[in-house]
Amino acid sequence: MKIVFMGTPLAAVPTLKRIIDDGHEVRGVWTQPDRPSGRGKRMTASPVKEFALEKGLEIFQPEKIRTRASIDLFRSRDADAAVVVAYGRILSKSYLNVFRFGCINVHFSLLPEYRGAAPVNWAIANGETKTGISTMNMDTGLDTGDILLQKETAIGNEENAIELMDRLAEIGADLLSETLANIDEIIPVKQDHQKATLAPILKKEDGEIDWSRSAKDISNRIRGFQPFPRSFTNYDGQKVTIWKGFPVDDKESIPRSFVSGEVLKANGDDLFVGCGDNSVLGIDELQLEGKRRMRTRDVLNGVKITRSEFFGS
RNA sequence: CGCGGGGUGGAGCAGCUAGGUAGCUCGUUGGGCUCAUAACCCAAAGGUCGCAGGUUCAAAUCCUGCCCCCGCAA
Repeated sequence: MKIVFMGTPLAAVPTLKRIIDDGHEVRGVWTQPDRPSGRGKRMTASPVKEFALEKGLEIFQPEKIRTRASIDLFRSRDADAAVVVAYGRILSKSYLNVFRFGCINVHFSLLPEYRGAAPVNWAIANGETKTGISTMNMDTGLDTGDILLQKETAIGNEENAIELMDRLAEIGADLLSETLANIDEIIPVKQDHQKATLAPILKKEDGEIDWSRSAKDISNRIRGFQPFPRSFTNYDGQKVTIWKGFPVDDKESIPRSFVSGEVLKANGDDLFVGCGDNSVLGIDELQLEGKRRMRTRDVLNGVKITRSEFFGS
């Protein structure tokens, strides 16, 4: 088939690669314009662009997508279908029916659950034990199109969003491959809109740890909010990112009553913080401002975090 | 030239402002204590103080250039 590919982040790359490997003809790659990014604000190309360059594909990075010129450009590629994986732009109606098979989206959840920009993060943050990939025919709504194929996968107990994203990217590539191969036979199924849930894009503020939540909840968010916005809190006037934590079951060495955010133990490998619901979060890995990420023991060797100090607030 | 923090034995840090014997908390190795221990006690090994140059009788510490890591902002 002749395919126009639209995608931006690393998670979209495996699908593009698979399209090429399957022998489809890529009639152009749409990706977000280069942006000044990182320390020093250098112009940075998206992962999809880097990959497309390697493969010598034609790249298009329109700043505005709803213009006549952009739409004409899209139309001129004369493809059979557009494959969209985390492109980062809403495609207006005028894009959807240009090609014979329309726009096929690879979405990182089992629709209609977790519609939106951050399905992987929210699935983990909410403590889900499974998620998956859906391919669908895009319509004008937000991830509301008719479903083509779906594939489920279990979420590991300690799996974080970065790891899950990697896995889903591969599963998504497979599922898209299967979808294209059987596009003529697949019967699109309408979503049950009653069961829809939303996974809105994450903002910096979402990462601020609310210590009145339960330890289980907080540890899920720690796993889910990676690589962005991460889970962070305040300690002694500086920002501390928590990379890995767990609900503490054995509370023997811990005071019977405590306040949310209170440091209950800071010794050896143990850094325990009081949370809501009388639960306790154990921190395995954290990162202080200006420092690299490290294990609790290493932090405690150099920084004197002591019992009854506070995290947050 | 976006703003800022940092590179010191294997790990995490102090020391740098007012240059002059390399310190702390761990880890490692050996010994001791103990029914036993990841606990406790004693001892030992281990450092080109990011790299290069400069100032000085003397530089981890002052000056210059470079490399690397991290936070903010995007």
